[in-house]
Amino acid sequence: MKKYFSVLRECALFCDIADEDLLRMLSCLGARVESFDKKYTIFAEGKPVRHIGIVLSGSAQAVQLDYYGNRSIVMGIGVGEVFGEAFACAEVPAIPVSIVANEPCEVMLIDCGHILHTCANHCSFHHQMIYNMMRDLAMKNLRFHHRVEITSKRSTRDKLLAYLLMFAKETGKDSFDIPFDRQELADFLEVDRSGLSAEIGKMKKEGLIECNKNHFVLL
Amino acid sequence: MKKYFSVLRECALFCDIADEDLLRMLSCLGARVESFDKKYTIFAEGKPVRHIGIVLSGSAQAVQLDYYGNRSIVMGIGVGEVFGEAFACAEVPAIPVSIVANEPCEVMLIDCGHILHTCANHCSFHHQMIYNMMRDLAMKNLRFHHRVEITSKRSTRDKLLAYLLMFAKETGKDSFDIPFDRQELADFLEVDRSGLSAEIGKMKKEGLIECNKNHFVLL
DNA sequence: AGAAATCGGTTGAATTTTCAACAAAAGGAG
DNA sequence: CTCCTTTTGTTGAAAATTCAACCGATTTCT
Repeated sequence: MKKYFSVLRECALFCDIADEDLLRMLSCLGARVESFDKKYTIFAEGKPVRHIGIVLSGSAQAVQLDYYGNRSIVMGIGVGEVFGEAFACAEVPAIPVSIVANEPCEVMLIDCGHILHTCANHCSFHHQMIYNMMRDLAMKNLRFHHRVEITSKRSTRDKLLAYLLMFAKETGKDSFDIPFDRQELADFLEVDRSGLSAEIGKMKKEGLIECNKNHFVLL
Repeated sequence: MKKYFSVLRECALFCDIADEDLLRMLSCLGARVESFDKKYTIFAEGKPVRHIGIVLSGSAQAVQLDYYGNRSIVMGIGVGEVFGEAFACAEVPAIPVSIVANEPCEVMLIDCGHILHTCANHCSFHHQMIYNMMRDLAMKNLRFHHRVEITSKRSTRDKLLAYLLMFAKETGKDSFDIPFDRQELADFLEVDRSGLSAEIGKMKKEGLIECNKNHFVLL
């Protein structure tokens, strides 16, 4: 487990928890690590989840498929980020999205009940973890607000610009790689891929942005 | 304060807290009640918030205004519901939405710090409240997932249907009043009002729904 | 290295949405 | 009750998105 400490230290769920406590905690929590191939569905839409996941390597996505097979990407999930916690904490009988491995990845799985409910050993870290979970959920909420800000824009261009500006603001740079390919970006922005490609082309010509594959520069 | 107990008992934040503790708690938390006129901005976009709000009567909305003045309604906030908690818990320097009174309303305001951090009196309820706050935030997360499911639809009709079906599923009825007028519904679904009116008209003619003002029936 | 699959850009046509403007209906104030 | 404001429905034109199809380029796999 120790090799994952560098990731876990950055994970919101383990904030303010000392290294020396971590190993004991993980054992008490029954944490286990699993590996998934690209495209593997880690949690399936419509099913309940009792576990939360922490991405240790690779990346995943929260994905929704509708009636007609249209995909929408609700959020990207990178190294150190948690997924499934909202569903596990709210104890929903059917989760509204699937969590899909975006590339080969390792995930730490923890039964959420073990986190939230004091165990027989009367471990002392539960309160801290509940507090951390609360902060994590508050941050997730913020991300949804940002997503609404982006997708509420009516035109493809405004959505893309809102997304890129948000990215620039978060990273503090105006040159960055986004974690999506074209189709994924379209499915995140809720627009048509070909229209998105066309719009990116126009914006390049107008000198608004530079773009090469998934590398963008704001001008 | 006692006259608000019937509301507070239903509030997710006070779940599993006994009536006899409530009064003492509210005093310790420094809870105060304020009244706001219709359209009053309770929390303003761009500012930080330290307080959470609980709607005691009336209703409010979380509203975002963009560049061009386009409004989008992020969520409706009814009696017994909490607002601002995500921003206060995440300690953001600038909140991304405004909270606006949708009609005359009474709101209980509580400094979030008083909830999350143990006070000098060593009150025992903080842990329970942090737990409740966590559950509340998890439920809010779910609502965002549902909102994404609705607004990710590409057409006005599909968005409206998704919204109505969601409403029917939550209330368990296929006949209900929605909490929005036409313009508000359009701003929630992220579509044009006139187009929405036209679409509702079509769907009535096709026998898909009945609709009278804000009362809808699914057929 | 070669074949297959994926990805990204382009195009034109069809469909929708948006926009602005107007009129009818409903609701409130005096 | 009447006037004024707000809300809702309608319309037509303009603009944008979607859709399907195609092709070249890149990547992946054997």
